[in-house]
Amino acid sequence: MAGIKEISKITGLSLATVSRVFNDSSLVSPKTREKVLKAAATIDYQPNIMAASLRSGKSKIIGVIVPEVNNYFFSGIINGIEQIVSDSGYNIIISQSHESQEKENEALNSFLKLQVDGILVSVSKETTDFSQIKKIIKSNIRLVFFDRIPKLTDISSVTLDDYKGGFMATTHLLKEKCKNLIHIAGNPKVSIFNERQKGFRDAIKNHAQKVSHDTIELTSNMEKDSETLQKIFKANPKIDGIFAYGDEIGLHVLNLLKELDIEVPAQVRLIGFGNADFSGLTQPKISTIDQECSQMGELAARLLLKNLKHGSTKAEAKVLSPRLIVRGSSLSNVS
Amino acid sequence: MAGIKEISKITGLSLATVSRVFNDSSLVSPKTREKVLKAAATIDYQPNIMAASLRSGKSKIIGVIVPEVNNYFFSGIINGIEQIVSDSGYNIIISQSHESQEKENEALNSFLKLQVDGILVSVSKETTDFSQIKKIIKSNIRLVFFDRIPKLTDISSVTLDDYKGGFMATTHLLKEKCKNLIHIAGNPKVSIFNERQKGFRDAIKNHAQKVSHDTIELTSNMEKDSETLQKIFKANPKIDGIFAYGDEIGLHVLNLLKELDIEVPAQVRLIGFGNADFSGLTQPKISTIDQECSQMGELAARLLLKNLKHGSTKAEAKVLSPRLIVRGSSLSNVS
DNA sequence: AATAAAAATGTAAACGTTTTCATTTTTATT
DNA sequence: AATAAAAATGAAAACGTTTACATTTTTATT
Repeated sequence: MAGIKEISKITGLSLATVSRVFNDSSLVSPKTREKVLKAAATIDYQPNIMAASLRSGKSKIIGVIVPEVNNYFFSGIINGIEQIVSDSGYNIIISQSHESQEKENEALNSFLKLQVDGILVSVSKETTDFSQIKKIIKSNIRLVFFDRIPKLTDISSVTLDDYKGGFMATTHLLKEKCKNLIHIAGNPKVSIFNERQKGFRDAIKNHAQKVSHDTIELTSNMEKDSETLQKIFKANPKIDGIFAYGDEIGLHVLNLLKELDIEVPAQVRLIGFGNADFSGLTQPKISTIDQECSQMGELAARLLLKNLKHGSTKAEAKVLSPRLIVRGSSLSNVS
Repeated sequence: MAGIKEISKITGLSLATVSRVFNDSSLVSPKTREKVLKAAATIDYQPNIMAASLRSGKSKIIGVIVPEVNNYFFSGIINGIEQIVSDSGYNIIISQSHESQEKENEALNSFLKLQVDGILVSVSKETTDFSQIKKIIKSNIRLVFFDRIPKLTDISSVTLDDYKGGFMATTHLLKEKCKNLIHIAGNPKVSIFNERQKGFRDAIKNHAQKVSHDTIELTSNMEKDSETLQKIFKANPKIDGIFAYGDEIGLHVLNLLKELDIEVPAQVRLIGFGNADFSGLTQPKISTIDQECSQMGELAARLLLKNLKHGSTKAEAKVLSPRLIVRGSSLSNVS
């Protein structure tokens, strides 16, 4: 009852003009505009997006898919997206994939049913089948990827230069006089983790002096990992530098080293990746690579909005630079 | 073009029967049902929620408002909600209030425009004006509050017994032979924090022996807080137990105490509140009160779905019990 | 086999907007 | 003042479903 019809009745204007007040605007005289807005206020009018969307084919909804919402990085991205999108009249709806291909596809399906205009997605670690995504690309729904992108051509994306991040982290350890490095690697099937690992290797190759290095994977099972680390340190007691592919695993390692009575940073320098919220709260604080998550979200949102506005499908790939954050865990000459 | 009409054409059935296949079901024969589903599959049919919602008045969308998504507690709640809602055919859309009344109202407005069927909300710390919320309650949109609830009568809610939690935490410290307690309190205008404080006081009152106690507020400004703590410890060097109203501030205190060379738990026992993800990763690990966030989300979602299904507006308030988690930071006889 | 009851299907209007095209009103030009 | 051009408004169809009501088909009962 509190629709455009009601306003039309009150003001004596046609549905068309009333509707125009809430849209085009340019075609309606200031006087009538005011009249309509006043009437709208009195009946507390809320436009029905469903109806508008049905008719116009534009839902003004943007879907966002992240692996996990409870994560410093992704929630930072979401905040960035919100910031840009909020004053453009779009609504955003957030879904989590929980790193599952199935849930990711479910979310995409939901988005289709909801007739979203655009989608922002960071693909799950598990995703290997991109058929669903390809289908969407072919449709007239705009799609922009961020951080974790699929191996497809002609896609719009905003990513971090993970290779550079890995390179920077490793170079920092080398500067701190580490001679025996290990890298705790993430699943190499996930491109960002693979890039970090490449950065690690190349930084060592690039280094003037010879340094030993190794790459291992931990499981996040405390007991097993503790054993693994112990073995490695026994096999090579000289290890003095660790680059962990993420801050979570970095904290994990920090705790394991404490259990093994190995001092950080005195004996071993440690650096993580991601600048998670807790990384500045540990003892010692964990050095890390910042990903400028908010900026990534903003860029992705801007890219999508641009595509939405111009109706273009032009693929555009932006790459952000990481930033080294030096804290206690990686300093050789710490007080 | 890939709508119900298309299916109707392919199968030769009427729009009504086709529509019924995707809804009522009971009124359609197995044969035709199969025929329709097969046709739907061939054209990759996705029902248009907008159209359905417009006609039926049910959007099958549930709006969720939390203060912050990057928070162990609230993201746990969201997961709980997702779990329950996912297989009921509802879509959920998440908004953050960022602890701002304005953003909260914006989110509520968005929800109205989107014609959500129901809303789950944990009100922001700043919210004092409930007029918007009252308006929604009067509408036919179902509303269920969780954790942070407004001071209104006849509302459905799921909360934690924060009083009990405060009581438990304090009693635990007393059992660990603390004689001089302080409580680091949250803003008492927020009822949950106030309840925790009441629990603190009553636990001390209830205790057989006399114990000194005090309540202070920190600012999260490291330098200022460090000064405040130092002053307090100077004024009363006997302080041996601290109950922090949250784990974040608890970790903050833990770090400050380390700076002041006050050993935890040897000299001071510390307990937090919330069972944040990092609370089990610090050194020492922080004892805390668990809030069963996933369960809270599940209950809130169930309550909402029940109201949605039965069309009832019956207010129902559920109160969950907290759970004490004892870790290193609060044990007097730790090895 | 005739009839009643139940089950399945069909018809057509409705949901609240947007938008094309047509019409009216205003403004500018001569 | 007459006309053309521009600006503002209006009429009505359309978007893709759902659903009340009507109709047809099937099943059960006698």
